[in-house]
Amino acid sequence: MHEPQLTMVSLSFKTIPLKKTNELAAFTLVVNKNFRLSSTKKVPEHDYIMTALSKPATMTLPYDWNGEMGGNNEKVESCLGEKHLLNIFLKELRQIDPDIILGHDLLDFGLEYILQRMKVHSVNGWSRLGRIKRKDMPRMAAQIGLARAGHDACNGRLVADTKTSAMELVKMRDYNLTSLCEEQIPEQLSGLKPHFLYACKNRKEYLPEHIVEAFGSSNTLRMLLQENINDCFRNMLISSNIQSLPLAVQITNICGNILSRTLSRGRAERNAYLLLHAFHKKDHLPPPPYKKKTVEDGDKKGPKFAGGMVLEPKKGLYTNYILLLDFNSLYPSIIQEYNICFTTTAMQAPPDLPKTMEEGILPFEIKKLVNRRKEVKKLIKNEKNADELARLNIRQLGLKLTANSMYGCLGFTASRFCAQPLAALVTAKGREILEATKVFVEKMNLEVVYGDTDSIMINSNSTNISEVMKLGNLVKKEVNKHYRLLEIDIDGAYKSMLLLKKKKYAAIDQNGKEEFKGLDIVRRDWSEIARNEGRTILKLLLHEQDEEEGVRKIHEHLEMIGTEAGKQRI
DNA sequence: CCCGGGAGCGC
DNA sequence: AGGCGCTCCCGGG
Repeated sequence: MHEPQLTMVSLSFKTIPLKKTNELAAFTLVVNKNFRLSSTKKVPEHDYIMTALSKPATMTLPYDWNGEMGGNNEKVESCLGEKHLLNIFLKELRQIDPDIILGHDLLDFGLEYILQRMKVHSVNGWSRLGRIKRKDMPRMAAQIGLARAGHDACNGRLVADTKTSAMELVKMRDYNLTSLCEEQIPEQLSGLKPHFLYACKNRKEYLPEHIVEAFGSSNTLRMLLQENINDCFRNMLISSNIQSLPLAVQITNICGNILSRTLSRGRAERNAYLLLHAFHKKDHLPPPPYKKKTVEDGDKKGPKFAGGMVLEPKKGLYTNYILLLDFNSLYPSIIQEYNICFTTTAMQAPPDLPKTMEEGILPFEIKKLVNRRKEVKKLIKNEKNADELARLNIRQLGLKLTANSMYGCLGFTASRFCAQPLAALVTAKGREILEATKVFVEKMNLEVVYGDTDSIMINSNSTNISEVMKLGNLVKKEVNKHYRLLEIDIDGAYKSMLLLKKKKYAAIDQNGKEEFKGLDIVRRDWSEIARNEGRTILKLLLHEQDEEEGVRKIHEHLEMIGTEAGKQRI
């Protein structure tokens, strides 16, 4: 299908404290008129940059400010005040007429903030933010972060928010722009100058007082504006690195929902669209919305049904190989294996397996997603072209994410297709399967040391990796005999492992890769030194095959730390 | 001392 | 604006 060329603008702005609020002080628009949503290109392109600056109410511009950025950057448009700046912003937007607005934290903050400032100044043309001429501003919530008026005002344009997208697609501690730059901008990218990439990756946070200070001289003001320009490029780099736009296109294509919603709203709505299409296609009425049994059921917080099973860990240090097996896509597979669906299963507690032989709509849809993914994976195997490969990978990911999110939405109270009895049935079968697998493996005279929801860890009592893999394949073959399409697979083998508690362990796998799960050292509520030292000690223990020697080395290291701390070197 | 509840993880 | 399970830690009684 021919894909249209779109106009994208990357937006970044700076504000200055003013009484109890902030006023808009400067903005930059980086414009790309040849943007394609599905493009997997990593190097951002742009046609031109536009920056505008206002004289804040409480400050003066530097006496020698000449509106020049120096170098080959464009001239800065200087405005008399915030209202003037806002009008220039709207004028530019009108000329550019972007299809896509890209930025960081636009959805929960940025757009709402700009709209708020326009309201303060009664800016007439505010509806130019979007593509519909409107008289009344959408009503804003008292609190920014809860409202959607800013986004609403941008009707007709896609809003791509690097914060929102990153929160969905990558696991990070913080999603502020500085952290995103650090973690989501690559070290190197052919086609980009290393020093520019380095500058983008290493963002300096401008606190409000720094912005105020920057207005003190032309040089510092230029630096501030340059950073604002760089923020635009940073968001372009982050966006193309996490591939949020091509993925959103794929997900929208898979679910048949609305693209702007894929970029802004939760997963439940996407799944609802997919299911509504499916029910319609089969000429079947969608199920009535799920009703809670009692009022208290709806109000009480906490779990509404039982989840996965966690096996009691056999705690200790293991220096033989621990075999790691897990079921592929356990919950989507259970839905298919047992034909669990709105159309086949009674909405009751305790839930009961369906008796009908007719395939339900939900398992049918999941099967389609899984099969389509298999097809794409086949294509990936034979594909040589890098661009096409990237495109197929995004497609494969979209299919996987959609299949895997079905269970979660069954349990979600606010979903149109909420069906907690079905979710409860899925997890019940999951617990049953894990328990049965444990019992079965133990009957093979093997020791199960741990397992969580869909995984099982087996003590191989061996230090020979090929023996271990052979054993793994045997277990896999035997377990899989019990199921029609449910499948367990070898996930790896831990060369050594320290198993402390449920969901807390450290290990080194057959390739030397370290895994730390749930321990204090992975938690952000512990100090950096505690995390680092904990890590060092675990590494000493896990890499040293002889336990006594490991313990001796740890004592030695702790002595050293104590001494250094005493000397106040740490 | 026992609780209930939140963080912040794991899956 | 997917789910629950499990430490931990804290404060109230």
